[in-house]
Amino acid sequence: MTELLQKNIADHVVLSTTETEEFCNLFEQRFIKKKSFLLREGEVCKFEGFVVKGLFRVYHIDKNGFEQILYFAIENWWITDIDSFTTETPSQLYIEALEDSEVLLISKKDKEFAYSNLPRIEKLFRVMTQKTHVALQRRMIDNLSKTAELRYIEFSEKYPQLFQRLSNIQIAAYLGITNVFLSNIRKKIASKK
Amino acid sequence: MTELLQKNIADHVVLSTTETEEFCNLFEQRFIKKKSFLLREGEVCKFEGFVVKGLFRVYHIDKNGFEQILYFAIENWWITDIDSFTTETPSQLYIEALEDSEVLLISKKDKEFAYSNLPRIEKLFRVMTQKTHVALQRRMIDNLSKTAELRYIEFSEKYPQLFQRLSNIQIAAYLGITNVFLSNIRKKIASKK
DNA sequence: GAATTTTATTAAACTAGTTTAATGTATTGA
DNA sequence: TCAATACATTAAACTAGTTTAATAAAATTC
Repeated sequence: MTELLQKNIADHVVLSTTETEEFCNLFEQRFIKKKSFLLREGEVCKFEGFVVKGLFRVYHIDKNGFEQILYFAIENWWITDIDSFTTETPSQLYIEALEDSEVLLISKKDKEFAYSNLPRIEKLFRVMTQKTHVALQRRMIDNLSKTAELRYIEFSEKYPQLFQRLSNIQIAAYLGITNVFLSNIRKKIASKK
Repeated sequence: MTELLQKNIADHVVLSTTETEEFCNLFEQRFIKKKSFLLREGEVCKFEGFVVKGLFRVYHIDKNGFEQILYFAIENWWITDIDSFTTETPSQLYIEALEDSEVLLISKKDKEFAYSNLPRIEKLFRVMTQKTHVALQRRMIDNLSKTAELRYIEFSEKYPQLFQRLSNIQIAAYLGITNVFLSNIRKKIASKK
């Protein structure tokens, strides 16, 4: 049940078999149906999750009702609202399954337990947070410096697997443009070939 | 010399006096003149820094020669290229002093030493990275959902101290707009009052 | 399998932000 | 202290991206 999680951990830090097992035992398996929510705005995020199967989107709805997608998570990715989870304040985000999905969840209490009793777990999450942060910095620069057309092309090349599972509406919300404009971009690209 | 650093650490984690001292002793004091660089594109970032005095900007130059500012750092803020520092690969960023500045630097080797010998330092950097990441997530959402005018106003309200030390060119590069357009925004705001 | 909802496309008018270039004013530096 | 450089503003033509609305196709649901 936790094979994929174990492999994911091993990609970040070196843990003994016992440590890995003890940590993985803290997770609870959950099945989430397409269009169901793991988290809604206003709720405190009480978990950190690892996607075993399926696809999620983490997004915000602004005061004009537009959705901005912070990130997607497919198999082998982690999901949480790190802000709400760490500060125990109401979330401003939604986490929604875009496909029938399976996740492994760890509670705040069990994660604290791990931090105290399994010292290398602290390193695991430091390293993971660093990597996520680096990725977001790159995306920030891209959003500041590149046109939507280029961002679309690069997104399709960087995450081909994810790309073909997403509707254009979702991709547009991630790129920060309207789906109408994305349609224009797609037409333009198609006509070039 | 390290009073401000000690206070900053205490704001994030609980350390004993000895731990704090031992950690702070790993830092080296450096004075950086205005317009000098702590890091340039292509160099490997060999330090993590804490600003005691002055002002820095961390930015990227895209292939059209435009600068995107990732963040500013004044007194009591940390600076590094976390990507280059952790992976030991050439940086894509510049770190430049915008005022005569004083920083405390810790080398990669000494930071690794601290991680191994002062276990709570691992927590310190996990917590700090999390906070930085949350701030960047918020900025990402703002950039996707808000107009430049609103971002400008909110920036001035959120960081008034920093704001008045920056030229409009720097602010525009941070907001992701041209300084010409920023000038229009300023005119529009002024006429409203 | 018919009805409903969601998705993608197109068009046309619009707006936020860019580009280039000129001008005046502050700052900086030798 | 004077020349050079950096900064802020304005104008005008332009372009990237939005808005609204209509239509067709695809997917979902009962």
